[in-house]
Amino acid sequence: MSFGNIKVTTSLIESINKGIDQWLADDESDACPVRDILTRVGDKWSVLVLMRLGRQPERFRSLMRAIDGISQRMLTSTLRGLEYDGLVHRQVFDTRPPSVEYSLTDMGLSLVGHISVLANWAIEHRSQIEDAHCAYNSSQADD
Amino acid sequence: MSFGNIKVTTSLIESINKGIDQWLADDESDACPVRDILTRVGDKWSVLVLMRLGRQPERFRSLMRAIDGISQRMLTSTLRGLEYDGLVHRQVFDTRPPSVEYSLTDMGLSLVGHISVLANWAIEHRSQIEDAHCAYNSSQADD
DNA sequence: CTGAATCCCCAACGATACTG
DNA sequence: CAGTATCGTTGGGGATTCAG
Repeated sequence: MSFGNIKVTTSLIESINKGIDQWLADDESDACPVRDILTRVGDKWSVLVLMRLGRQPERFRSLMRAIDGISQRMLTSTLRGLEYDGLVHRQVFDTRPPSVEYSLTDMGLSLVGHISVLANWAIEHRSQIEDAHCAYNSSQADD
Repeated sequence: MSFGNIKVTTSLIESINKGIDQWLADDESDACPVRDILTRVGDKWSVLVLMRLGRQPERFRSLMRAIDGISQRMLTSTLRGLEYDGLVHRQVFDTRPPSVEYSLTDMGLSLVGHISVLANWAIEHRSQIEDAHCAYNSSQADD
């Protein structure tokens, strides 16, 4: 079985999974990189910000205008989180009025690439997913 | 720049991103496959269930024992969601007591492959992310 | 064993107002 | 412009109970 340039085999997954569970389920220590990243990928605003910054560096107010529906508060905390993980770089220019430019780090750019792959997967499987929705609904209607 | 078998270039991202924003930000219609999938990937229980089922088909009670900390309620709704999207297949055996076996569909297996790639990315960048955390913390300490 | 239904809480988010 | 601080709401998820 092959999807794009990613070959998927049961044995591959086996080897990949070997040990992943413990990282994912590691409730005790908060130092679980897999959980952290997956959570960030699942975060609506983080992904939107990363995608924006994947185009070009951008300033706070500009990001706010570009990303529809985000509040000042959420944009701030989202950017803080991304900066915290080293995905986004924050550059302050000491001007009046102050201006701050956000940009992707190399690691951020790398992650955006992987997110894009996932996004493409979703788009490619869109119709299949919709079919599944219909199938599910009609199977429920039988009850 | 290259990561594993995924080549990441700005132009690639440009072309990939072309139009993704509208899919992501599509608040009006709920039919946004990208958001749906990313949300699912960001969901703690969904990923754990998918990883488990990536090994072998498994029954409800067995999954519950295997996935530490999940409640009956969440396992049920998680499985429903995965089934709804066509990622998981639900097979009912008409026995006494009833038994239900869950397994990955081909699409589910495919998604698990991509999630594994992302998980590996997180593991590979673990130290780099931790470094970023330290750098962030010490930069905050200056204030 | 596999669920559905109910209650309940709290953390996350939005809105608003204020500051350098 | 780029934030911080505070408050109010809400819905996601845990615990529990009931059902087939």
